[in-house]
Amino acid sequence: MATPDRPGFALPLLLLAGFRTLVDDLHAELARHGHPELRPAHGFVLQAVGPTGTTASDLGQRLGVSKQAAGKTVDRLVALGYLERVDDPADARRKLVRMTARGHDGLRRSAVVFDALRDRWAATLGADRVAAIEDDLRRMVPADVFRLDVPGWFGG
Amino acid sequence: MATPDRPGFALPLLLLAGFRTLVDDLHAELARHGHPELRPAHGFVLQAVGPTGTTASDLGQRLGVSKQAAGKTVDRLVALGYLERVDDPADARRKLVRMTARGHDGLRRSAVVFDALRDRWAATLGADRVAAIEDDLRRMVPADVFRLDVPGWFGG
DNA sequence: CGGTTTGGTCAACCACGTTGACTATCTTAC
DNA sequence: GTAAGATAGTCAACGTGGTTGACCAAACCG
Repeated sequence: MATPDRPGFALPLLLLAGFRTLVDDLHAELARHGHPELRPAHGFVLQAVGPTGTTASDLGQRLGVSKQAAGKTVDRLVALGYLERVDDPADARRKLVRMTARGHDGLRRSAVVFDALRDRWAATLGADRVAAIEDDLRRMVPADVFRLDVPGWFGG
Repeated sequence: MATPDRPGFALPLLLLAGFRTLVDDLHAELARHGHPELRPAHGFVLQAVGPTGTTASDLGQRLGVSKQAAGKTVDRLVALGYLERVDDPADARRKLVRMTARGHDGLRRSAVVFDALRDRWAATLGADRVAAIEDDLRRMVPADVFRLDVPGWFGG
């Protein structure tokens, strides 16, 4: 039961604060290693693009936003040098979105930092507690909120 | 240790997904009970205004945003009928921001729904696991990310 | 009284999202 | 083989939630 000393609103607040803490730490670290312009949303996009590349429409579907929104975000990441657009020789309508070398570097560094941050949490809380949080959250979030099996999540 | 089957990036993703799940459920429920226009950010603002009211500048400090941003959000909530601005008789510069009856209703319902959602999590995961998640997150988030002791957090 | 701090607002801008409209291309069906 | 429909991308207008800088009026303080 939620009680006055365990009010229900604290749970979402703490989940958000935990997320923000990890992401803020990530970007502080990325800024120190050559990626000061990378914003939180960009990591998700780079992950969703993946090592093989994709299209703006597909990207929108993976991220759960419109193709226009995905296209605009790609524009920004192209301007920053993380992505590039190339014509699809098999379909003149499509423009493949691919990661540049810089994009790969950012993604690889993000993965390294996230692993290190998780290790830090495990050192403080215990590896079992961190794993328990992950398992519990996986049980409570519906599958469609975030697909973790998107191609590219494990690539770097 | 973060491993290939426990990659570090999953933790922030799951924390965010957990937050979004709770907040999406809250707003689906609020929409069904007379508050369809209430957006996720609005709950935070109403909480920060609190039962006694405050000013735009103070609101900005509590929420960690500029006074201009706080002022604009207050504008929207005034337009929606959740807040009202009244002159401070003791200081002609200040304009007190206060909750309307509708604002109080929205905040009260939010608290009820969040309590119910937390109960649902406790029913699935066990009350001890939910409490453990809260305690663990409290240990990992720096105090300045979110102040939970802001006046009004427990008011309805 | 004059200088500084504080509260609020206006304006311009940015990031990120939306919907609607439109073109170009590919696919399908007849 | 062509007409009809689906799909990829873009443009424009707009909403929301943030930022800085400038500015005025009121309050505070030496």
